Amino acid sequence: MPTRTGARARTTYFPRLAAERPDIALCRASTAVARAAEAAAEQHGLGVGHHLVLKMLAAVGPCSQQVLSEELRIDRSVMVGIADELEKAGYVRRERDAQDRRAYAVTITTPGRRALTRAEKGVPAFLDQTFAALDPAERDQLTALLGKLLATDSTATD
Amino acid sequence: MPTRTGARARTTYFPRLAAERPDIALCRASTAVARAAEAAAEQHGLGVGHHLVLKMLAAVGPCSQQVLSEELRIDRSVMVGIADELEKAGYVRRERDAQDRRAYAVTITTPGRRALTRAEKGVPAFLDQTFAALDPAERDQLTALLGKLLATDSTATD
DNA sequence: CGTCAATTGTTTGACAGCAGACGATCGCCA
DNA sequence: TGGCGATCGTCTGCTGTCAAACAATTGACG
Repeated sequence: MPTRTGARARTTYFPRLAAERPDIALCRASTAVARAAEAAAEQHGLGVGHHLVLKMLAAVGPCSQQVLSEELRIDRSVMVGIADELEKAGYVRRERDAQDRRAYAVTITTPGRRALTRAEKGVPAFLDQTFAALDPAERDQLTALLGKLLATDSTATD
Repeated sequence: MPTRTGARARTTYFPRLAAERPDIALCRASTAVARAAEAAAEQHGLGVGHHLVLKMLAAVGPCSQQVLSEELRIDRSVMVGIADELEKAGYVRRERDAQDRRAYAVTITTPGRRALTRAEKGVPAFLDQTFAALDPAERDQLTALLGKLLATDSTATD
């Protein structure tokens, strides 16, 4: 026992803490998950934010950056960079909205749809690996609980 | 209804996304929770990290910064600052470990215990408010699920 | 028509977090 | 004894995020 003498009692304090402070557990879990997600996403050349923007555009049609920000819970300032990069990659078009010339109408392009399809392909494997500790029923439970939590989160100030 | 014309159809896309991507739901929920926790914690002059360090010291006795880092999932670099501030506030003592002069033996002081007691007092109210969307049973479910997730997280590389 | 608050997209500055490198120290081994 | 890899605490630089300020535009109201 050269390294790690008895002093390093592997305190195992954390489980106790996690049980007592769901907020801490939530944050710690999310950082690990977020890191894994970003790594998995960038294998396709898209960050998580880019992926989500494409996904939402494909699902609901052209949007302003503002709507994208609010729905995806991504800051407006950050959305600027994401839109810039997506446009530069040719995955979206940015045109001024005719009805409201302040806003852009961000539209997904055909290459964008292809990139989205490619990125989506990796998602199930990533989820299976990241949530391997939970069986399908538990995963559904977690999703439902988080959904409840988010439905009343502080961003819903209106 | 001057503002918010009909064009803002309140897409309500997010719930669908959250149901499909538990990783995103986790991250979004955690940022909201983390912000609230930090705000609540700093009412007592302690950040969340400071609070956790005091809590762990009170629970398991003197520790090295390394052990504190690992158990609390706080980076070593960040722990330096936390320990500095706690020491300056008189809440912990930092002495060199006699057995291993590289490491500190961080010990909580009596003022530190008082500060901890004060900070702990606010926790139940904060949790009740932050997890108001969940009844006690659901809160326990969430805690259990997160515990499972964290037990096998990537930091457990050993 | 002119004014004014509100909204959209953007830029800027501040700040937290992390990776990497460093000196000091430890344990091990020749 | 001396050397060598590993560990602890620290510092530095980078990245990503957020708050605040800004110009352009809109809609409402006098």
